[in-house]
Amino acid sequence: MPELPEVETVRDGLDRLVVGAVVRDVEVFRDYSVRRHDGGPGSFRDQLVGRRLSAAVRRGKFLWLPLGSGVDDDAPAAALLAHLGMSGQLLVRGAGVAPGRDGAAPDDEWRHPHLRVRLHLAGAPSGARYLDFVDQRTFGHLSVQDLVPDGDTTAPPGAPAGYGSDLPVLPAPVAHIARDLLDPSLDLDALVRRVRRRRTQIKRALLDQTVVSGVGNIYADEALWRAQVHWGRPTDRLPAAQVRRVLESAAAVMREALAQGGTSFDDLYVNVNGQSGYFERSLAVYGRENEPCRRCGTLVRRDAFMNRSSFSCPVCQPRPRGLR
DNA sequence: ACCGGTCCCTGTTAGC
DNA sequence: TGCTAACAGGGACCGG
Repeated sequence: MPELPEVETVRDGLDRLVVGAVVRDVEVFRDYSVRRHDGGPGSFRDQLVGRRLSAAVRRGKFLWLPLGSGVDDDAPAAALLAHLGMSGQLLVRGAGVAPGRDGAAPDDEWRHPHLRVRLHLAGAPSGARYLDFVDQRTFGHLSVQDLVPDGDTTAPPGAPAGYGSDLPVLPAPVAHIARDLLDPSLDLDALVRRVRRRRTQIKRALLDQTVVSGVGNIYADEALWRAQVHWGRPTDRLPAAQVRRVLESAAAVMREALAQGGTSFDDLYVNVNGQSGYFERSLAVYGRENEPCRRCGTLVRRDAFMNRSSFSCPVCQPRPRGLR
């Protein structure tokens, strides 16, 4: 499932392989994959054709490609916005990197069964010809969005709105998304205070993208295990040092995952080259119900939480009073 | 303004 | 074997 490290891996690949290319055509194979776009798929195509993909920027799990005119270098006023949801991939074809059926040798013409949108490119330095949006479970989506000023008041004035950009502007639907834990402009002290002002459980706060972005269910569980904090601890009664430890643990585990190219369980996630990440083998608790805790050997426990699963060590992460 | 619950979507797997 | 139900889960949205 793409969380921050996986999306950053994709952003980096797009930066190297497709930035500089001009969009020549757009094919939308499934309308539902173009969402929250004014005017629908037809307008989506019209707003992309002839535009230059001028950068690759990320905040949390959102990714966008600011659109240049294709003629001059005026500051972009719009961007192609992508969210990968839980199974989205952006695959570059034509640069000899994206694999064919069943992971076979690179095949520039192959259409993945879950291909939802294809951008036809020209002029990419890498030789990329297509940018394919592939998404099995269709929680991911693409749109073209206006770029608006960043409303974040805790960052220095003029700070870049996302990783990979120099500009303090971002797509309108991302304006309410908080900075992520690997953002150099993040104010960690302000974030610790913000979390402690909430009246909720620590894991809910970690997963709330308007508080801090980029953390999903997997890295939330890993961070809480590292910090030895139970997911159900109330934020307003958690000491600042513990909140800080949770956040620093999340940043550390995501940095390590990024260094390994992201996490993959079942090839739903692949990077822009179509290769899986290798971080799964490093997970301490996520998906390890009834397996020994890597710290103390106690069997890892799974709880239903927010309509999903939470994995924790019953000994290293003692539950708060009043929670079953 | 904040908070928690529900729904969107599809392929795989577990269970009867 | 064939069907159904559960499951994976980020974020928009809505009601309190």
